[in-house]
Amino acid sequence: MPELPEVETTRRGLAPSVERQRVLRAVVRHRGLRQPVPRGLERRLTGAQVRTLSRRGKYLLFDCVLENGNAGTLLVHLGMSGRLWLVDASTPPEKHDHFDLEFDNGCIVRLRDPRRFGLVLWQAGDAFQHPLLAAIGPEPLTAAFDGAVLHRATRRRSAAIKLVIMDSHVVAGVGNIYANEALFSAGIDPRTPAQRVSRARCDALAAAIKQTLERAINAGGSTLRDYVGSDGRAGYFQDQFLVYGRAGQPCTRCAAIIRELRQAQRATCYCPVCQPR
DNA sequence: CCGACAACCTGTGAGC
DNA sequence: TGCTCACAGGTTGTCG
Repeated sequence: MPELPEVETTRRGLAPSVERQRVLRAVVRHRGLRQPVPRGLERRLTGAQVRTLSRRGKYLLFDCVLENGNAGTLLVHLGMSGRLWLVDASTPPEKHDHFDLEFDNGCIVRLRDPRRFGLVLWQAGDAFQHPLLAAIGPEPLTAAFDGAVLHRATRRRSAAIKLVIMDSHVVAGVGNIYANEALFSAGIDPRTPAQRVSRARCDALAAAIKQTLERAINAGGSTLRDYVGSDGRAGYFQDQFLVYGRAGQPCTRCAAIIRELRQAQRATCYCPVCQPR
């Protein structure tokens, strides 16, 4: 489900209800996520105060001060099918509701994740010490990512450019949908070997990644199947997809028929005219 | 170092 | 209606 814009939409929706609030209790109903939910997490979080809710790539970071005064971070990743949203105490948990964070203001943050590719982890002290965060590439919406950075990161990569921009070590948070959309906007064939993308085209691609992600965030993310934001509302960026899921339909720019192929077992959609080899 | 591929898991929709 | 198969927003680990 969630790529960076959906995670950011979730963060913005949750932040006002959790920042500076105290955790009454945490409930784990299923520890079997991509990695096991740490033993003792419930006890550790009881009485903790959330200072801020931030985001790194597709990770949500609940920056906490524990009851014993120690600082640490609750890391939540939504995987493919995860969703984090606000419920009240009268909402009974359903089959795939694996984790709750209950606050003293009556709000409950609930994680639902049918496929269980998500993560709920704890990192004491500095969150960025966590190996999953330490190795992650630059944030695409900051000055840490631009055409020069992308150009440098792609020089020794013979793999297709689409696969390389989806590599979280190169740039954080670009998933399948937005990789497809950004390559279309930049006019680059997704199969192009990354090292053959020129500096000028890396500039265009980095700009397209930023613009695509920003526009999706402004639209509240994309709603596919059942994704909804933290307030239960659907995003609407899916109505603005230019290539993703549009195979067989005419290109919005040139009316050529959008094509689909597979790269690393993922669907790639592109316009053969706007994204020439 | 790099790339290809399987693996983790459930739900859904298409086709028969 | 019901079965089987392919596929879905992500990431990691293994192997060559």
